[in-house]
Amino acid sequence: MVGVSPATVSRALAGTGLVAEPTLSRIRETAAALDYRPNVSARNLRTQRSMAILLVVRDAGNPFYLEVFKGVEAAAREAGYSVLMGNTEDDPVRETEYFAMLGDGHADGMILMTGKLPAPNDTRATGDEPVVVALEMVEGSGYPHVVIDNHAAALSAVNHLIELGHQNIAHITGPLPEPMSQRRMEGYRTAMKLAGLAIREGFEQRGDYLLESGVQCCRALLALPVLPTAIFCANDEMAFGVIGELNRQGVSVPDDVSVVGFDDLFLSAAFQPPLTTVSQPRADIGRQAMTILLSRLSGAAVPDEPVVVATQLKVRGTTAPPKSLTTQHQGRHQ
Amino acid sequence: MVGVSPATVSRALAGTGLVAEPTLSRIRETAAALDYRPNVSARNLRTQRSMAILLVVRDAGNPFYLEVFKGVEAAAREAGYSVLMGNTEDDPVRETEYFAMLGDGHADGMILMTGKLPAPNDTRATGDEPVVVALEMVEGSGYPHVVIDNHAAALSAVNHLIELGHQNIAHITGPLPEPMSQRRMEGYRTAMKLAGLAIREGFEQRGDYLLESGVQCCRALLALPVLPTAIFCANDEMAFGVIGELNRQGVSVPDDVSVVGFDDLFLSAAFQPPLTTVSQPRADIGRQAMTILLSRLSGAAVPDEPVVVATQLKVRGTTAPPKSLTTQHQGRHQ
DNA sequence: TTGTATGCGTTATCAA
DNA sequence: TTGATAACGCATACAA
Repeated sequence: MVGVSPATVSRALAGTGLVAEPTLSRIRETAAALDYRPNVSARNLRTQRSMAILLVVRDAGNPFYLEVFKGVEAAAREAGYSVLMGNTEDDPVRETEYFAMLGDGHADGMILMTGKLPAPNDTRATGDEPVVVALEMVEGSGYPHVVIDNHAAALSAVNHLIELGHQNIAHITGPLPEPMSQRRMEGYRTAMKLAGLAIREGFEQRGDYLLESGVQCCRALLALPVLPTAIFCANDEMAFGVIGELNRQGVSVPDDVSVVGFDDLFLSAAFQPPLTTVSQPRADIGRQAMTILLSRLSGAAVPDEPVVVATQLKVRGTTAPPKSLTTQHQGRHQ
Repeated sequence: MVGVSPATVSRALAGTGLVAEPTLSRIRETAAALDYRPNVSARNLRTQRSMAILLVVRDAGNPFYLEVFKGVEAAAREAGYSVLMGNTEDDPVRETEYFAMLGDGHADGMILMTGKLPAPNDTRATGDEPVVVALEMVEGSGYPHVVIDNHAAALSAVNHLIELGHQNIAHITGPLPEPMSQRRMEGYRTAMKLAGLAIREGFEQRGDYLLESGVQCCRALLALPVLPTAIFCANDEMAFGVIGELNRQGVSVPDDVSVVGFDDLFLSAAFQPPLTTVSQPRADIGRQAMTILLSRLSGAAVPDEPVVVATQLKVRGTTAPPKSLTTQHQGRHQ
């Protein structure tokens, strides 16, 4: 040592302000010189905290989660936490595993972005763990939620199409038992109903958020007796599938058919034409979730109502008035 | 307890095979019943390992790294490791921070995907830390590397354009002091040289891997006296910028100008038209890096030559023969 | 095959 | 303002 007790060193380096000036700087200097850093495991054992949080997502390969991660990571860093990323691949076993990591000291808290809890039979989830759910809904769980208003967002997207003059508007849903897909579909239905528009047979196609299902649903739509002039997709990825298929079939976007997505993925604006879509403030969502988790960890109160963050409809190049309208319009003027 | 010493429990749960059968299952059962899990911090302190590795990337917002993460995570999980993701934002301070996390027990090893080491003056990097570098090159560092052959990949991309009949081929580079950008540029130059083609003034534009620089470089290219009929971009993101700008200027891809990218991003194949690009096996790269790191951690030998993983040119919709050729061709037949 | 005892490197309590 | 001391929960060397 430098002639001082370990306790004093600990206090000095922790910045408790309980160490007098001559010693303080001397300790700091020699710590820097020796490149000394307190051992994390020992500290964790002593303090009973790991200063790490777990971000559990459905599919780590989906860029969607990246921006959320960035928000989480930024807020975590500021508070001295590291972020462990967990990937469930929609596997309940994995979910249980990650949940268990809360109990064994791996992490102090968790941000859940999967819609499920571990199987109820062997669940460790009593509802009072330091868990925050982001974007998904774990019904009746008692955890704080950070959400977007999927219903309102879908409604505004469809309204945009209606305002452009579309009447035959189709919808490609997400996987359907899920609340998120359900809400978006209900938003679509509400918008149609409020506008007095009928949803024709086959205009609701069931997708699964993946590109290929966009392609399939688009084919089904094109086989219908009455074709839609606009398609609202429950996410961007399926919208890309739809647009690709439309192009292959010689249908022009947005001249023949308008397409709206949901998510505003990385590069969705760079698409040709740029995709009209609902943008979610993903980094904000991550940051909010982390902030709530931090309050929870510090023993403060957490909101018992879901925190709703605002979405924004980005009107870009894949939506236009329907052809019938533009034709009529041109007709009148010529 | 269940009438047995802590040591026996430890041995039983660790699966050392040193516990007799009647006791073994009894311990396991009661552990399961009590939902007991060994405390991670205590184990880490005792074993002097954290069973965590650190994946440090340049920009966690870039989907490019996601697939690498998946590969790393998969290999890590199999070996019982967790993955901590670090985000440097190209900030040397952060890089030093993450490097320090190796020393303080936060992580046992690190996979570096940034091209730099911490500033040499206060570096902890002596060259024998458990570090594996992936895709980037840290020259003279002594760390094992997992790389792709950027030179050969760029060469094959440009050769593809040459085989299509292009002669005026431009290149948009990455940020230029960096080895990766350098190699790709050299691949471009080699291909041109081998084909006896001249690189015209202004045909090498300097980008920075971001979308906007693709747009800017494209404008510069369009202002040239002789226009290129093909553009090889050092990554997909810039290629998207280029294609967008070409479209805005009324230049058709691939009819007027062919574009080739590099990376094969998520959804690059879903682009309209689908992007011709160099595909890197990102998950494999992550897995390889992690595998090497695991050998290193277990004391085994690591390759002292860079491990090269193969890339693949994905020929899709943004490349075609140059207009002059197709016109001549049509001319002959008409 | 099992139990006993020690120490991993901190932080926190208490006393000085 | 600082020092001595105990304890965090486990894994292991050694003894039984």
